[in-house]
Amino acid sequence: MARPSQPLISVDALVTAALELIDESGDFSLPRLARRIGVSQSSIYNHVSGREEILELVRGRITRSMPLPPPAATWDEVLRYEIRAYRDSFARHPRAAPLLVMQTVRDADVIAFYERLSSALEEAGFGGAEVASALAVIDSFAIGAALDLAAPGNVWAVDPGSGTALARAVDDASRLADRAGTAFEFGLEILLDGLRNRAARI
Amino acid sequence: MARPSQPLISVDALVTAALELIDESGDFSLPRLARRIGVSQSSIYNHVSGREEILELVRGRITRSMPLPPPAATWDEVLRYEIRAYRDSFARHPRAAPLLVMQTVRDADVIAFYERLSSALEEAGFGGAEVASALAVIDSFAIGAALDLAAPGNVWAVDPGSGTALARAVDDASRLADRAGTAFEFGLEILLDGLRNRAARI
DNA sequence: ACCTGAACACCGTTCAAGT
DNA sequence: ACCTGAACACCGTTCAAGT
Repeated sequence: MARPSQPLISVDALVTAALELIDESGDFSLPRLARRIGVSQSSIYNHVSGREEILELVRGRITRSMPLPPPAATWDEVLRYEIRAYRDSFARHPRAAPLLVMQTVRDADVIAFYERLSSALEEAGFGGAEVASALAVIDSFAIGAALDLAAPGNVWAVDPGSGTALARAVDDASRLADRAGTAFEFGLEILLDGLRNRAARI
Repeated sequence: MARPSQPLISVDALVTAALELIDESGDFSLPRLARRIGVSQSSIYNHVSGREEILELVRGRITRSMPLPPPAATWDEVLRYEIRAYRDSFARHPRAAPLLVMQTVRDADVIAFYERLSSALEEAGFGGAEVASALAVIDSFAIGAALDLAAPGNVWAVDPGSGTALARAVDDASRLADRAGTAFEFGLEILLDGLRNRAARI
């Protein structure tokens, strides 16, 4: 074929196809991506530096259009709002979360999200290193909540009728309509409560 | 060669070699594993069902010999002790953490760890579904802390001198002797504080 | 029972050749 | 500038053939 007068690939189409593959199968590969767009594998490299950049663009797509907190919100309301919005974004594409863990965040919108968290934490009175610590905790929680959504049906290979505390917990939780959502809201309030307590002691 | 009178491979040696490869390079593959033991790639399947089982055995090896909390400890002391022991185990092999996320926990010792957490949470007065929620939060935090140890030098691609709250936090944290450890202890106390507050309201 | 080598169906990335 | 096909150096798993 050689060069067409109109490009066959756009970065946007690439990201859309990658996200579709991730939603369907939990992963994507360049051969399958190329097949879906109807193009040769190697031509992808004319638009993107490789797999890692595609993943980073997927991160951007997922978190795009996160709503901003209302301007009058207090620092803890800002945190609740932002963390929930972040988690909601990943709830729409849970299987993307595991792929994005351990990759440096480059997407400007996601950086802006962490910047808003940092500002709220400074407003709470936390000093620089504490802001970083709090950020790490929030990040763990947010990533964990996203991973939780993509988790295998049973996180633990535990015997249902074994009468242990873990079996009881797993069993009771399985009867909830939205197990992961319930756990997220429970954890969010605990986290905010702990942060408020700590801020009050500064 | 065919079958030797003494087996060339033991599961223990397999796990040791896999963990060495992970510590050195952040990952392992069956070809490299076989090369390290001096054996053919396919013979590994005589001892183990595949890559996933090896990873689960690595999880067991890492968390083996986690110390038990003192018998007289209160429920929150138990949680602090256990979560710290879990995190310390992964601190010795940080690069293993990303590989174990999203894989069902089958190792009996790790199941026992979560059982001890569940018991402590029941003792605190939490009901079944709440125990599961608290467990999910603790799990997120513990996994996040382990991932944090393996994280790339910069989690966020942020401009150092940009004067933003995020840049300040990253900068201040980079001056700490043990950034990840500081964040872990900060988060652990916040988490326990939040759980205590919640338990008191039951 | 336990090893080997060959085979299979995958990966991500590079590069010369085309227009 | 943008596409193609071939090539390279990897993966995990299976299986017939050996002793």
